[in-house]
Amino acid sequence: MKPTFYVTTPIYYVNDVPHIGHAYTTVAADVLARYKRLMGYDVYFLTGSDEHGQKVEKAAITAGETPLELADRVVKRYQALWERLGISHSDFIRTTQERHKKGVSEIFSNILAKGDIYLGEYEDWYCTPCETFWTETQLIEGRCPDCNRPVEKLKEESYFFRMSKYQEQLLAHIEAHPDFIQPKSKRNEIVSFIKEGLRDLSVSRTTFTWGIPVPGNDRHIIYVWFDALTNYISALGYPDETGNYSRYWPVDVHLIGKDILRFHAVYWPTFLMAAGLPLPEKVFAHGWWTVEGQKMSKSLQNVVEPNMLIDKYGVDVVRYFLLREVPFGLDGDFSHTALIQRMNSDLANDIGNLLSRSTAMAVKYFEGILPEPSEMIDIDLALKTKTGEMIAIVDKFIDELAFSKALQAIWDVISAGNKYIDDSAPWTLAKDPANRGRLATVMHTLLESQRITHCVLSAFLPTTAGKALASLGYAEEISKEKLVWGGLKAGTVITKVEALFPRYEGKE
RNA sequence: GGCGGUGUAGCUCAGUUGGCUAGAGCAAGCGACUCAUAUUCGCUAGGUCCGGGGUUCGAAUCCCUGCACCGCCA
Repeated sequence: MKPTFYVTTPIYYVNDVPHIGHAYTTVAADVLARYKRLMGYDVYFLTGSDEHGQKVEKAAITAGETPLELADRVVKRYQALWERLGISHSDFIRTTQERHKKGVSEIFSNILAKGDIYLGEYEDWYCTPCETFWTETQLIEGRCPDCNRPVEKLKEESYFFRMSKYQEQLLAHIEAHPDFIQPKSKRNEIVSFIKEGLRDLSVSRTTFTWGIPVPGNDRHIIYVWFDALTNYISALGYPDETGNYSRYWPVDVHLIGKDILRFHAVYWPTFLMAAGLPLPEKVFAHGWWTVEGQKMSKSLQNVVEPNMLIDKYGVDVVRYFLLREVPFGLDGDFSHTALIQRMNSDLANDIGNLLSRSTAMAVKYFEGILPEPSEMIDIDLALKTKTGEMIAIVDKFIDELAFSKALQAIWDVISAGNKYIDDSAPWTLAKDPANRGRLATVMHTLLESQRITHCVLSAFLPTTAGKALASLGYAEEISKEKLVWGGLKAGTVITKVEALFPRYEGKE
C-alpha cells in the first residue's frame, strides 16, 4: 500500500478577492502535492472556501441576493484561478456544503456532551451600527476602531469552549513535537502566547444568522473559527471515521499564512484534543508579500491580482517566482523588476536556453534521432552523478518545505549542463567524423540529464516540464522509478521546439 | 511596557558546536566560445561582518552595552 500524504490550504473567505497571498499558499501546496504524488504517495490535497459569517450576510443583502447565491457566484473566482494556476487539488470544500455542516455539528455536540463547551455570558464592548464586539484593548480612545462611534458594554449569552483546560497538554505536545509549528520563530511566539495563559473561548454568536446553528439551540450560530477549522476533517467525511478520514487523518501539513497561525496552532489543536482526535503533524506558517516595497492594501490599490500576472508572464513564471524568490516562512517583496529578472536569468537564459541549444544540436548533428551512446568518460559521469544526487537534495528540501532551496538545487544541475556543453564542445567534435561516437555520448548525457531534471521540475512547473519532455521525445508517465539514469533510449526523436520562456525586454 | 528576532559585498542572502587569505546568486567590468532565446563559459568584489567594550592564543560566530529595524503579546 502506498504511503499517504495529506496537505491543506486554508479555506479562503469567499467574499475576498483572490490576491497573490492566496495564490502563494495554494501554489506551494500544489507543488508539495505534485511532488509527493511523483514520489509514489497517495496524496489528498484539500482547498476550499469559507462562506459563512456576518460579512457575507451583509454583502448578500447589499447585492440583493441570498448569502448562498452570493457565495455560489463569487466562489468561482477562486475556482477559476486555481484552474488557471494548474492547481491539482483533490477536493474543494465549501463550508455551506452538507458534509461540512454535519461535521461541525457533530464535533460541537461531541465536545458539548463531554462538558468542554458550556453556556455562559460574553461581556464586551459593542458597537451597534457595526454589530461588532470589541475587547477593551481594541477600542481606540473608548470608541469603535472601525467607525469611531461610541460603544456600549453589552452582555451576550454565548457558548464557551474550555480552552484553558488544555493549556498544559498543548504545551507538552509542542514540547514533544519540535516540528509541530514551523518555522521555529513562529513556534516560539505561540509558546509564549500559551504561557501567558489560555482563556476559555467564546464559540457562538447570536448577532447574525448566516452560519451553522448550535445543535439544539438555534439562536446561536457557531463561531467562525470553530466552523472553518473543522473543514480539514469534514472534507474527509468526519464524523464517519472510516474511509478518507481513517486513510488521511492526521494531516501531514496545514499550510497557512502567518496571520492565522494562532487559530491553527492553538485553537484547532485544543478543539481536537477535546474531541479526542489526533493532532496535525505540522502547521507551517509562511510569510507575507509586500508589493514594490509596500504593504499590500486595498486603499493603496496595489493588490496584486494573480490573473493579471498570469496574463502578462505566464503560469509557470508566476509559480516559479513565488517559490524561488523568497524562502518559505519569510516575508518577501513582489516587484515586476524582480520577477522579470528571475524570468530572464533563471528561466529564459538558464533552463530555456539550455534545452534550446541541446535540442538544436541533436537536430543538427543527428537529424533529431537520439544516437546510441558509447562509453562515458569523466565529465559525462560527473554530470550524471550530479543529476542523480540532486534528487535526494530536492527531496530533503521539499520535506522541509524549503521550496526555494529545492529549486536552487535543481538549478545547480541546469548550470552544470550549460557548463558541460562548453567543456565538451560538441561543435568541435562535429567537425571530425572520427568523433562521432564521442559526440553521441555527449548528446545523450546532456539530454538525459535534462530529462530527469524536467521530470522533477514537473512538480513545480508542470506546463513547462511537459513541453520540455515532449521536445525530448519522452512521453512516459513520470514516477519515482523514472528518475534514474537511462530513460532516454537511442532512436528517440528529439525536436527543437519554441522557447520554453521568452526573454522579457520591456521595461515592465 | 513584557518576550523574541534581525542588522555580513550595490541588491537578496549563506555562514554547523568560535579557528585556513569572510562565501553564493544577481547586478557591474574584462576575456573566451559560437550549439543556442546577443544566450553560455571563465576571471574580477579588497566589504569598519551596525557602533563600543569584554572573554580567548584566536570571534561575523560567546558575554555586556548602545543604536536601528521587525515580530508576538499587553
